[in-house]
Amino acid sequence: MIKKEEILRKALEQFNERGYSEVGVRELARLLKISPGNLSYHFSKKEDILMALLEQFSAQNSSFYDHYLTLAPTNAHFLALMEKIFNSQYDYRGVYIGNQFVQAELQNQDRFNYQSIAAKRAATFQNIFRELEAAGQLRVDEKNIDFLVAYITLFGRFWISEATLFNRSPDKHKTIRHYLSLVAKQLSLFATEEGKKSIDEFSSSIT
Amino acid sequence: MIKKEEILRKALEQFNERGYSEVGVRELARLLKISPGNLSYHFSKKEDILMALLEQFSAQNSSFYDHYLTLAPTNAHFLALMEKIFNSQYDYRGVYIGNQFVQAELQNQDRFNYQSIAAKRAATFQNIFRELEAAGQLRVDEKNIDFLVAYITLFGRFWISEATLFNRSPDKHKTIRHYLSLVAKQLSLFATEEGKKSIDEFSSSIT
DNA sequence: GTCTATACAAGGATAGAC
DNA sequence: GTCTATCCTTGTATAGAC
Repeated sequence: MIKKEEILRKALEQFNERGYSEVGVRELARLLKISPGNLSYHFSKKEDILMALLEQFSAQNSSFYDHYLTLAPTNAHFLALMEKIFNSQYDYRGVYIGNQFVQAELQNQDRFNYQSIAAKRAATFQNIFRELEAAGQLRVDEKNIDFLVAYITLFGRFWISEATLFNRSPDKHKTIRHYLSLVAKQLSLFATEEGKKSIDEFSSSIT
Repeated sequence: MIKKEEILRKALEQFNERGYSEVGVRELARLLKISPGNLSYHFSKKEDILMALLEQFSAQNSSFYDHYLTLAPTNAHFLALMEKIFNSQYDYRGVYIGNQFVQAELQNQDRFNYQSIAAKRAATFQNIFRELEAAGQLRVDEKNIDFLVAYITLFGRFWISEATLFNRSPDKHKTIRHYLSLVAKQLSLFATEEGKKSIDEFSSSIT
């Protein structure tokens, strides 16, 4: 008996390597050594596989945010959060990017409606930056917070798209380090002296 | 006799409204009141339509850069350049975003190889920022220039993707104004007093 | 050169036997 | 739970009319 887990693992591997739209269900079934009909039995639509993987990705990310909230609000912890998210985005890049292709259909399913997800994420980042301000890590007014939220929302959503336009499987650690350093630099533009020390502390830990 | 221009116009309209992958060649032919075979005669592959539209888009953008280089290097002129580019990206959003979907195939055709295009664009922005520094508009060292180039490259490539994830046809002027204001803010973080005046000058001209 | 009609291949989806 | 056979849609290619 084939487990859903096996299908998802192989599907993610293929999506990452060749892109969601390039992977056919017949081919996926062949790689799994099962019939196309059997694959259909477990996931009646190709999109269902995408959804299941997005579910995994989403759950993992939620746990990262939850964990962050238990820590003291420092720039270093914030960057560590971003590092975890970036790693996760890299691991799920095939579905994360492919997500865009099927947004039209996903709009219906509120679970993955981009508008509601983006709104929640923006609110989360707004709170995070407010806390960092209160903790003396950032020197920002509300306008600056909105700017940083807009920055991190777009940047955090599309860095992996840019990275994989060059190369579908770029060096994971090198690529993440590069984009993390850009986030760190952006943050440092609004950091207090204390906050800058925290950023340096994080930066030296990843090099 | 149907002109290639008519096909491209209708195709762009459809790609913008419904997305590249959602528009079928048969349907496009029906909308143009011609047979699918006739469409094949003018553009033997669907991708050829995409390429022709990207060609138009690319030519238009080049003219914007060329024009900018004839002007005095000021932040206001730079932002005016970005405004033109943003307008163009919006108008071609269907192919601009769809571009990502077919990158795998486009990698072969050097004309639209993302790596070479991105490298050229990065070099262009690097020169622009260096000139703005020399003209006393920006206060930046080479590291800051690299940071700004990385920022404008990613932001300028993906703002339209973010905007259309919410709504395939968001209000053009409102959306562009929003994203331009983010660019202006980012630029102001590195601007001299003189440079800030130039940014304000531009900002007041678009509100 | 311009167009229609048609055939073919590939991929997603489904019905029904076992 | 697994398979085979089949259907439908979509991109693509081509024969042949005008």
